[in-house]
Amino acid sequence: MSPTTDAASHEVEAAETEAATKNLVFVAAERLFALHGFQNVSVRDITAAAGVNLASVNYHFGSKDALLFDIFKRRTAELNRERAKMLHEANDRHDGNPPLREVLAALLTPPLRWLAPDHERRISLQFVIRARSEGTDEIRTVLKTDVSHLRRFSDALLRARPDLSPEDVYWRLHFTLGMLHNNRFAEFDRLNVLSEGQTSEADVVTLLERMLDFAEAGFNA
Amino acid sequence: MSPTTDAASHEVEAAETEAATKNLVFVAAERLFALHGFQNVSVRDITAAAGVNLASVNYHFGSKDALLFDIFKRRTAELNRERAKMLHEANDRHDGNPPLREVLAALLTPPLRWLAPDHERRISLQFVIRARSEGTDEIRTVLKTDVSHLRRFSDALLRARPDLSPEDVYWRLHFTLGMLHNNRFAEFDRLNVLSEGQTSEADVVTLLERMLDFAEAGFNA
DNA sequence: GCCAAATTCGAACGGTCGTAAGACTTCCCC
DNA sequence: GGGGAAGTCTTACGACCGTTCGAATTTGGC
Repeated sequence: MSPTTDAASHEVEAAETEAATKNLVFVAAERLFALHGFQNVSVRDITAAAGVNLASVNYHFGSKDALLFDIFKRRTAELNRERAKMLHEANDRHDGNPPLREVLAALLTPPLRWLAPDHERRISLQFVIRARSEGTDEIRTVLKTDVSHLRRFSDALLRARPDLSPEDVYWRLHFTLGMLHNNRFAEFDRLNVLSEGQTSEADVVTLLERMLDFAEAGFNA
Repeated sequence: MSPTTDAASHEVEAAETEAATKNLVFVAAERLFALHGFQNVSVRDITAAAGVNLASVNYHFGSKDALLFDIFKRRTAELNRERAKMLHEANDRHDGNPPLREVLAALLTPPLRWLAPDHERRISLQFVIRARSEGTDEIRTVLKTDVSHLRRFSDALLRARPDLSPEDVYWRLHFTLGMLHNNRFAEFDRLNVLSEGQTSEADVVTLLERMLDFAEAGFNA
């Protein structure tokens, strides 16, 4: 019945499409969670927006909570992968001791890239930021427990500025992430206002450089 | 029936206690909202914790939403009053042109003071931070509309650093507030961990100075 | 073209929610 | 001390929630 059923008849596409319904639910839920928050979006909202049956969420994901956690895990992994890649490249360029600004760039560039108006991950970044603070206890536990990703950055920052104490690095890294995570919807709107209605890629690049200037100076204080 | 009924028989206390039940609801709701979020706390949770009747919320505040907005308005006004007072004093000390660090201190010191472990407004700060991002549409509208308070600070910052463009000041102020608003519960916990279980007043002072160092350097970039 | 597995569907269950209505009690002023 | 306002209480309404179940349908291998 679905308009894409005929195209999905190729069995080789299974790895990508992998249950069209499951993907429709995933995408619709991510969007609605990002726009309105986890508690303000019902399973009925999600399935209605996705154009699928009400029971699909529980059939494919187990529960509403598990769906949220699934989206969060995937998007966080994607984001951290891009960050690790940039950090790795910076390490390669500088014999394992990249300068401060390049470490910070590896941390901030991927999420800022996602923020670009035509980027397909724009809504995903808003979802991740929102899920970080409004998510379930399970998400909060993961955020507190799994700090291995952040440790790579704090190590690199400590190598770039060996005169700083680990406590200094920890807090300044925390401040830098605060600058980033505060970019909620109201701020996206302000980005739009500043650009007179249309946020361009250039604006995002400018914002990234503003953040890098501020954070780099903060670390060098 | 209430244990405080006999003491409340003095009519002169009315200005302070002003309907004991209303106050019990206010305090209990603020605490529960701060700890668990607006959507995760029901009217029944609030009235049970306050030891009052279920209908008290709607009788004294009109609705659950109005209760949240009431708490938010009062606490925000208190916070902004303390900030304005510090900024005013800094103006007096420096003939209307206080140095950058004193302006930033007027912005950050009040909330950091509230963060002290034995401060009676500790839970209020957590409430305000949470309500800012998880609150109702009405709260978000007020945050976007009523920027008069922030404008006083951006003006003072612009006077302290006249070489910066208004856009620079706007974004760097935004970054500074991000550093502050990111102090959610997970970070309070980390504060405790760093202090081996007991956050002292000194830790809060140290944190304030860390933030001031970072933000001041960021503005001077 | 058939059978079993996978998926989708309609419907409903048990629960919790915010809010309101009405009876009842307490308080205060004349 | 009587009466009216203010506050408290019980109760329940109507709506929405996440989840489940069994039937209907589709899919994929032989």
